[in-house]
Order: sequence, then structure tokens, then C-alpha cells
Amino acid sequence: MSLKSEHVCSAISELRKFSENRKIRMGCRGSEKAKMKCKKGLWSPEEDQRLKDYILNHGYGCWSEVPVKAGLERNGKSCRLRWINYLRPGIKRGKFSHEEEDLAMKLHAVLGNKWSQIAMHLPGRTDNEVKNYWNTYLKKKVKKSEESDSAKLSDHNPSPDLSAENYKNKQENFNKILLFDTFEPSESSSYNHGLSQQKSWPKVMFADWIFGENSDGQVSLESPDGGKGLTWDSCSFDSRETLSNGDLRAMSNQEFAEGGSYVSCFEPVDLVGSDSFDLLSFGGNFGGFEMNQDLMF
DNA sequence: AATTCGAGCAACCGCCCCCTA
DNA sequence: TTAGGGGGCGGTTGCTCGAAT
Repeated sequence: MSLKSEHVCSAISELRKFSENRKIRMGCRGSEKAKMKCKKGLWSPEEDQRLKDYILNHGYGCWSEVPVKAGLERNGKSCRLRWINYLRPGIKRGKFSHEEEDLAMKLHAVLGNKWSQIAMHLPGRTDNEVKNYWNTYLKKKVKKSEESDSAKLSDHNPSPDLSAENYKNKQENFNKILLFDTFEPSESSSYNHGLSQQKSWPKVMFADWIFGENSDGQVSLESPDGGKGLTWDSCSFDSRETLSNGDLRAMSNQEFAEGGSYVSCFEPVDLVGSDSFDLLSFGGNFGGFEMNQDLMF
């Protein structure tokens, strides 16, 4: 029990960079940079369709090349943002559920304004959406609850839910649950080779758009040399299972575009003891993702 | 019905980090 | 070693739309 939240986040970050850098190495460098006028402002449905069609058919590879190849008068960053925040498959839109809201608040208490990291724990939500939701709604909610908390404290009345004290407790508890053991990818693993600087990994990982393959009962990450690196072969997809000893076995996967999978993966066994928490409970798909609040907090 | 105001949110900006040549 | 380029990400802006007056 030695891994702090930063390490979890850094591991997630490394996974993402691993995936991204692989793509960068695959032909982005040295390409001609087209000079074209860049349109700004809202995206039209036609532009959306062009971008979506292009990425689904070719992948995005190097973002600066996407607008050129897709025939869009936009810059690469704009395309990337549009894809990530709006067009990417699996985006969940609409109002945050109570569970999402609660989780976002808990995560914010721990991570602060690390929107991308918070968003990783809210499947289907983007960092921008989380950020907007926080700025327009949750921030006020927390502030309000803090105010009511101080009022209640003056009345010697303990607050039940989102008081400042409760918020702080949640932060402490969340830090506790992130104190996981780590696992080591095998030395021979090409995945490990590709990420040799990462000495230890959390048992719980949230990965978003890890380019890899999956087949029956398997999730894998592609290593830089194209070989399979880390594989979870003992997990079933879309499963939800609490082992007899209270540990969690859970895996959920959803395939989207060709060549890419939206994967949320968890080391299946010996996550944590039942004395601390039951990490997650999954629904059939991502929409069912939720923290088990009863056991966690 | 017209105007004002505020909430919500899409998108841009700019900084930072990482990688490659 | 370093400069340049690409991508990630948090902060901010500004547009849209609905509610209130």
C-alpha cells in the first residue's frame, strides 16, 4: 500500500502518452505542413461529418495533417478538440447523473482542477465537459454547501452530505483508496520494454483510447514494436463480479472505431481487500459506471 | 412584444511537456 | 545539447438561448 493518487494519474498519463507517441512516430514527423487559412468559430454539420468520416476511415495519426487530408479549413488543434469533445464515439451528453456528479466532486477534492484526470474516471465525459460542469454548477454547489455547513456548525447541527467537512473527509478517504499495491509488467514484456521508465504500475487503470486489439476475453496494449505487451486474459468483458473474499473482478470494454478500442480496464483480482472498499460496480456498459458509495465513503 | 440578464457550453488561447532531428 | 514541432491541458472568452422583467 504505497501508491498515491499522483502515481495512479501518472500511470494513466503514461499509458496515454504511450499510445499517442506511438502514433506520432508513425509518420507524423517530417511531413509537409500545409499553409491554409483556418476557419474559426462553430463547426457546421458538414465539417463535423467530414472530420468524422475521415477519422473513422483513416484514424487521426498526426492532427496537423488531419484538416489537410480531410479537406477542412481548420487547424489541427481545432480538429482534435472537436473530435475529442464532440465527435468521438462514446461521448455521453446531457445532464450529469447524481453518481457522476458525486464522483466528480470527490475527484475534484483529490485532484483539483485536473479535468482530464477527472474525466478519465467519468466514462463518456470529456475534460471540457467536466470543467464546464464544474464551473457552472458544481462549484456553486460546493460553495453553497460550505456556506450552509458553516451555518449548521453554528447551530451544532452536523451536516449530512456535501458540507465542507464531509468534502474534506471524502478527500482523505479517496486518498486512502488510492494507496494500492502495484504490479510489475514482466521483464520480457514488450510493453514493459517500451515503458521502461515506469517502474511500477497501479493495479487499477483507466485507459482511454488505447490503441490495441481485443478478442474474446482479452484486452491488450500494442507495444511500440507492434507486439502485444500487456494482456489481461482472465477477465471477461462487461462483467461485474465481487469475489468471495470481497475483491473485485471487473472489466468493461466497448469497441468503436476501426483499430481503436475504448477500454476501461481493471486488474481483475486482489485489487483491495474487502475491508477498505469495493472499488466499483459496473453496469452492462459504460453508462453503468459508478462508484459504490456505500463502501467507499 | 421587446429587452435585459444570466446560465450553459463550445471553442479558442497560451503555456507546458515531450520527442525528434 | 538544443531548437522546433506536435499534442495535452487548464483557463478564458464569447455566443446562444431561455427566463425574467
